[in-house]
Amino acid sequence: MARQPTSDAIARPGPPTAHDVARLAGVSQSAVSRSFTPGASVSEKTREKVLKTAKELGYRPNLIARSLITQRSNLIGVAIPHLGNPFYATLLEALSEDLAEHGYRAMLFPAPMSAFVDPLIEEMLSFRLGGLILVSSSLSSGLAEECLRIGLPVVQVNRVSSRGTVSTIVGDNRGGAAQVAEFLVAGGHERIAYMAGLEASSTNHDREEGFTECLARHGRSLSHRVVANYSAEQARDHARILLARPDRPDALFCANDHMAIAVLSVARAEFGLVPGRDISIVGFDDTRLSAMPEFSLTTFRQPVIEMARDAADVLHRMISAPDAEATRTVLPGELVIRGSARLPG
Amino acid sequence: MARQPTSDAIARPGPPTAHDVARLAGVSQSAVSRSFTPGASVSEKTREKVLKTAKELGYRPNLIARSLITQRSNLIGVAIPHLGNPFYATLLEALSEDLAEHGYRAMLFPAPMSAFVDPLIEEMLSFRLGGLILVSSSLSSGLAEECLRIGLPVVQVNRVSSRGTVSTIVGDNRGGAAQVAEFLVAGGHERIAYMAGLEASSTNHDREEGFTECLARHGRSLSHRVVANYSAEQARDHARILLARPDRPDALFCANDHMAIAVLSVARAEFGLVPGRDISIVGFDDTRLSAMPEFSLTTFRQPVIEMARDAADVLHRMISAPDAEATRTVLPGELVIRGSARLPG
DNA sequence: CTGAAAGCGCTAACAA
DNA sequence: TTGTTAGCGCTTTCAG
Repeated sequence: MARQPTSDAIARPGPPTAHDVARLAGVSQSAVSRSFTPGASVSEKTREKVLKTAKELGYRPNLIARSLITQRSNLIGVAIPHLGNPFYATLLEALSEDLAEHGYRAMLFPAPMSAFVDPLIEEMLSFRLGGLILVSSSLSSGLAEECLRIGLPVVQVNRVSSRGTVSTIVGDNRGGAAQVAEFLVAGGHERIAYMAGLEASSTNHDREEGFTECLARHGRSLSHRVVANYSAEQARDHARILLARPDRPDALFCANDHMAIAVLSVARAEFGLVPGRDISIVGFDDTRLSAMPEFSLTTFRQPVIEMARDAADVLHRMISAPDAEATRTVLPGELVIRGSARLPG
Repeated sequence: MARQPTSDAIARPGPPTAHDVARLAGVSQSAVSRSFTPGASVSEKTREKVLKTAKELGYRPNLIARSLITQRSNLIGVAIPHLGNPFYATLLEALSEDLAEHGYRAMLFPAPMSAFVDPLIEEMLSFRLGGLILVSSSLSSGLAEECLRIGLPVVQVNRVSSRGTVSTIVGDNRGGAAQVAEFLVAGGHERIAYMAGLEASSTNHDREEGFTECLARHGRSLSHRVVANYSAEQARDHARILLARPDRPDALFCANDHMAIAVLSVARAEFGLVPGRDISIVGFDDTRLSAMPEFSLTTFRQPVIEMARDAADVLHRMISAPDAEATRTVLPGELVIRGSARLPG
């Protein structure tokens, strides 16, 4: 591997630096830097010469060094829960593509869905990231303030926090859940149950509240309520118990599709129930699976793709305009009626 | 940008630096650095003092600056295709967790499954990443050599390349496919078809070869062959055509579960076929979906979790021992017999 | 064990 | 338009 220590271009290990290019091109090192900076002041001749020798040497600007001086990287930390839930898988994919379009890169932080992700963020901060996207998780108010203080833009997706210092993008959890309730009541169901997600989450809170409040407006209330923490496993377990009861619900609204599909599967395979006839099951999200004929899940669609795009856009805006206000976006969704729940009328 | 040359602890923007801590703790900046370096030579007293004031100030070492000098980051670039395929979603999740265990972080690069990912990698290289994990994609030989030259460890998962300069982790594609062929022949099928994935991929190549060679040993050959490029959509389209044929196959081996499930769904929903009775469908991977009663897909299991762990381990080893040889790992799998294919005998 | 000093590769004033 | 000069925040010799 040892290179010949020739006259000028001596062999150091590692990739070539701007200095190497400068020497070989007979210009100053700053000329090299400028040649790689979009709006910089360089003559076309110089830039060409530089770019040419850069290519010869295989030179690429060191982004680490760049962000050390510019005090910000184009790295965006993305905290996202369990990718086994297709909603998150889709969101992450869209997110990383949208970020890439703005010139950012996603740094992945697998995060539990639970309330706070402070320890994670602590680590993120050491990277001097350009921004943070928190999917279904929140910062403690302390950390949120620290982010604000050091000027680190944060956007939360699919979760709202009480503090107003971070931007949020959410679906219409409350309204969507109300539409589901409306639909279920109109369908003439007798015993309407709710399967909760993570109780500490704002999504669950809003969906449950929207659901039960609408029920209440019809003079109805929940026949059963179980908590499955957005986990498919727990959803299955609860389904086995719930469906075995003599007074089992004839309608079950699950706080997300991931659980709804697990429940639906158990209902059919283990209890011989026909969804949409013997029992109505409704989810929330409208993931890829839900549309398959095997599940044909009635659900409230969240516009994942738009949520991702909005998140990337908002973050980009915050990064570009450092003292912009935090924004709150609520994206509308729609009730998608399929076969898993009895129709009204 | 000009800062106020105030007395001592002036208010600068941005996070505190090692200097700030040093001044406040009454030690040198190097002492601060050492206090944060695991095996460094500092007295317990100094370290304590430093750590204490560091906490007060909310100081965290700047990893960007660190990796500028150490010439390597703990960032691992992960190129991975479509997360809509649960196999990849699971792999990515496991991967990022395993990497985290070694102290690395995953930088996400959404990559097409197609043969080469050179342009992507080009960009990765500017980040001076610590290593690269390529899932289902390859480097051109030119780039592979450049990585080798600059000492960047690369491991490919679920794909092998002709060049021996990068480490690879794959499942037993050939052997697995042969087992499927064996199983299908024993099941007494008349017209056995193959749905190919991406033709340029080594996985497809190996699976197809293993499958047809085993068939040949039994004096059999493919009745049909279609190419769906590992895409669920294309799989559906092909299924519609294939199943409408008068000489439609009575057995179809799909190069992965993602396609197999799409086919199965079409067969049942649109052609009224009962998988396992009217037609046998077999996949490859054994994703989470395949085990659901709705699909009950017979398939060859690839040990995703182990693949991820191995990839992280191998990469870690390569990073720690810079001149280690590239390794090739073939992980065994197993035929998982469920209901979607007729049983022998 | 500790501090001073020299950079890592780059950008950003500042002069020329 | 250019080159020169300082650093960005840190690690790492090198003296002491």
